[in-house]
Amino acid sequence: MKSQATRVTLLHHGLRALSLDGLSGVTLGRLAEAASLSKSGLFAHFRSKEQLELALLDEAARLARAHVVEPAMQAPDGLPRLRAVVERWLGWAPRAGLPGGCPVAAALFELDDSTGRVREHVAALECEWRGLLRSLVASAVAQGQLHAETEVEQFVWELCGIYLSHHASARFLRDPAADARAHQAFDALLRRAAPVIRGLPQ
Amino acid sequence: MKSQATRVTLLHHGLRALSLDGLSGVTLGRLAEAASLSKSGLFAHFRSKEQLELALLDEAARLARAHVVEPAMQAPDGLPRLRAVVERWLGWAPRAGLPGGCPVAAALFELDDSTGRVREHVAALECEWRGLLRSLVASAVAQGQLHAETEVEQFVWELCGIYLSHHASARFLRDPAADARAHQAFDALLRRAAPVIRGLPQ
DNA sequence: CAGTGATACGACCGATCGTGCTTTTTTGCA
DNA sequence: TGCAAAAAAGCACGATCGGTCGTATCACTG
Repeated sequence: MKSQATRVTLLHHGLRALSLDGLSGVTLGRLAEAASLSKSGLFAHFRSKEQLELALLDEAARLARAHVVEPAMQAPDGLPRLRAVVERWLGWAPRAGLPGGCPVAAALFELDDSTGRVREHVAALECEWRGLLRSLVASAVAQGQLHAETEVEQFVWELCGIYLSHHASARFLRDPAADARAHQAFDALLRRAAPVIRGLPQ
Repeated sequence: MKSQATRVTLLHHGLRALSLDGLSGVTLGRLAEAASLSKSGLFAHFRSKEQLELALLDEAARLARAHVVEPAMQAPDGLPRLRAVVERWLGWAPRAGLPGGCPVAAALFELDDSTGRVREHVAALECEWRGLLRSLVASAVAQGQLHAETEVEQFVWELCGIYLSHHASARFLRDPAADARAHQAFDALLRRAAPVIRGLPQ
């Protein structure tokens, strides 16, 4: 099973390139060179550029699950778990060993007007991720840690905005305050959804 | 001044490509063909790919000013003007005749790990834009339409998150509720910064 | 009307793109 | 240890990339 090891190497270097340069930056020639392989040797593993891209996206998702979701799942269900996921979600890519940004976030803006399997795959990953966030928020609502009228979908939508703004300000603008801004925004979002105390409206 | 007309044509087609496929999607060959020009004829206008990209970014900024800022400036200074700008900012690209998304937003995620003049130019445009937003928010604060302790920078940061989330959900996910979500998020942001009534704290 | 500089052309450069083939090397097992 | 199968290399393809060349044509000015 030497093949498996090579595949791992390819995915590793491919993910680095994907993180740094986006999907259009992943090139068979460069990836082959980075992995010390010939282009045709690479082709033995992925029958096409498209299949390589799909595999890289899956690998990115796997990394995210391992570095964001799974460790956060040890927090108690409900609000603590939501907080834990958000905490690890923001800026997860560098912490997962990637030299660049979140490949999926970049793909959202790179493929917004494209068509084909790759776009659909990114869409599926994104929907799956938002579904996870929805379930976390819904749990916090169910446990009374967020108030019952919380609009879960809207909450998740705004949370994604915080993530994207954090990505832009941390990675592109290199604002050292990015983390603090994101936390402050998330806290405000939580406060809006805080359970009602003593029946105080709004 | 035939040259000027050709340049306008080039910028027009280039901006279409930029909006659809991002910076890496703008290609000298394709642009020349779209503008019914030879590659070398194109080179008479832009001495390099980089200069073309810079010119395209400037043109995008010009378009944004014309379609977003200038018309909104007719609204009264302060909160109404801020609202007018945000109203026209969200989804401005299609309304400005672009077939794709906002080129600057896409560039934020495409160039986050790059270097060079193009990246710096995008950064300058983005900083300029955020400066405009800051001044709008500050005006609303100065007029007492937002409360005095409003953290202007944080406000703008979260507003950018709303814009990015709107871009992702409207353009990539094609969620028809994107506009409504963005408006709801913006309203919540405004409510958080609403002037204090009757000395009610928080 | 002549002349000059801007504008655009077609051909072409080396490099690289994604993708096929065929051959060689390596691997894992009988 | 020998051998089939798998893995990688080698080579080549058509297309396209950004870019340069010399040349022709156009518009404007004197």
